Amino acid sequence: MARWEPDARGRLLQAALDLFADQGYEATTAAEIAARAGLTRTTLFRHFADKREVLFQGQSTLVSTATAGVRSAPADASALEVLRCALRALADEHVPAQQEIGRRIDAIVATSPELQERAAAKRASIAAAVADALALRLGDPRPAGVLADLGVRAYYDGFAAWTGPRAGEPLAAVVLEELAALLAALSAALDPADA
Amino acid sequence: MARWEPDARGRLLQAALDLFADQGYEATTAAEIAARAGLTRTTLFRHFADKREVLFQGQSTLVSTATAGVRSAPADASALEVLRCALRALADEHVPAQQEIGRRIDAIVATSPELQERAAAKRASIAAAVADALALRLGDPRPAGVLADLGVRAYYDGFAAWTGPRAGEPLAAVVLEELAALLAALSAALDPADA
DNA sequence: GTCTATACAATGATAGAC
DNA sequence: GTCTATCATTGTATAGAC
Repeated sequence: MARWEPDARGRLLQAALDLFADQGYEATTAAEIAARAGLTRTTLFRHFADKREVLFQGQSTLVSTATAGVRSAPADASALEVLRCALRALADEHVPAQQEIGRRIDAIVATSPELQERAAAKRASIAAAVADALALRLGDPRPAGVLADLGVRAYYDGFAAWTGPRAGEPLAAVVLEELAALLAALSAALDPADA
Repeated sequence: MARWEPDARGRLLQAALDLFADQGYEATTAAEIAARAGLTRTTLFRHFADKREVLFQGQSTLVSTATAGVRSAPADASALEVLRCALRALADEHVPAQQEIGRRIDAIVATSPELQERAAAKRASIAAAVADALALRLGDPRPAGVLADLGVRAYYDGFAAWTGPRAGEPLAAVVLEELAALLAALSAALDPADA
C-alpha cells in the first residue's frame, strides 16, 4: 500500500482547472491549487517548475516526440512524407480522453496573457524541434523551417478541430487532412491564375 | 533645462544590456538595472510591465505596424504582394543603429529560457497580427496563416542576417530576398521532380 | 507629468526533518 | 516523496515629492 495517494500531477491539474475556471488564473495561488489536490505548495513546485506548467504538463513530451517522429521516417521518404511521419507521432500522443481537458485548458489560456506566452513558447519549441530534425535530413535549413511551420500549424489547427466539431475522428487523420488543406490553400494563394 | 535626464527607457536598456552581459539575466535584479540608469526600481516598473520588457521595448510597435502594413497594400495587390507590403513596413521600423543592440539582445536572450519565452510570444503576436489582417483581406484564414508564418520567418531570418554578415544592405531588401528564397526552397521541397 | 518611498501578496529557491 | 520554514525577488498599489 502506497504511503501517498498516487498521481499527484494529475490531481494538481484537476485542481488547477477547477480553480482557474472558478476564480481566474491570476487570482488563484499555488498554495490553493496544492491544498485542493491534498498537497502543499512546496510539493507542487517539486513536480512543476512553475505554476503554468501544471496546465501544460501534457505537452512536456511533444518536443522529443517530434524529433523522434522525423527520425522514424523511412530513408527514402520525401520531405513531405517525413513531415507527415512527425505529425502522426505527435497525434499519437493524445487519446480521446484528453479532448475534454484540452477544451478546458484552451478556455483558461484564452483568459491570461501569461498563459498565452507559455503556449506560444511551447509551440515554438515544437516547431524548432521539427525544423532542426528536418534540416538534418534535408541538409538545408530553409525548407526545413518552412515545412516545420506548416506542419505545426496543421497540428494545432487539427487539434483544435479534434477537441471541437471533429471529436469523433482520429486525431492523426484530422491533422493530416488539415496539412493537405493548408498546402492547397497556399498553392491557390501563390498562383492566383488557378481560379 | 529639464528636471530629469531624458530617455529613461533608453538608459534602462543600456544598463540592462551591460548588467545582463556581465552577471547574467537571472543574477541581475530590477533594482540594479534602475540604479545603473540613475533611477529607482519603482520607476523601472512605471516604464515597463516587467523586467523582460526592458530588453524587448524595441518590438513594442511591431504588431500594429504589421497590421497597418497589410492594410496599406493596394486594393488590387496579390496575396504575396500584400505580404511584402507588411514586411517592408516591419523592416522600416529599424535603422542601422539598432544592429549592434540587436546583436547584444540576441546574445543575452540565448542564455535565458525566460527571455526566449518572451521572444517566442512576441514573434507569435506578430504572426497572429499578419494572419488576422491577411485573413480579412483574403476572406480565408488558411492561406492567411500559412503566408503569415512564411513572412514572419523571412523577417526574423532576414533580421538576423542584417545584424550579421549583411549589415551593409537595407533590411527590407534582405528580408524580401529571404522571402523569395524560402518560397523557392518550399517549391523545391514539395516537388522533388524539379531536381 | 515624471520620479520616489513604502508596504504588500505571491513566486520560486533552498535547507533540513520525517 | 512529502512537509515546515525561511528567504530574495518580482510585480502591484498607494501615497506623496519636485
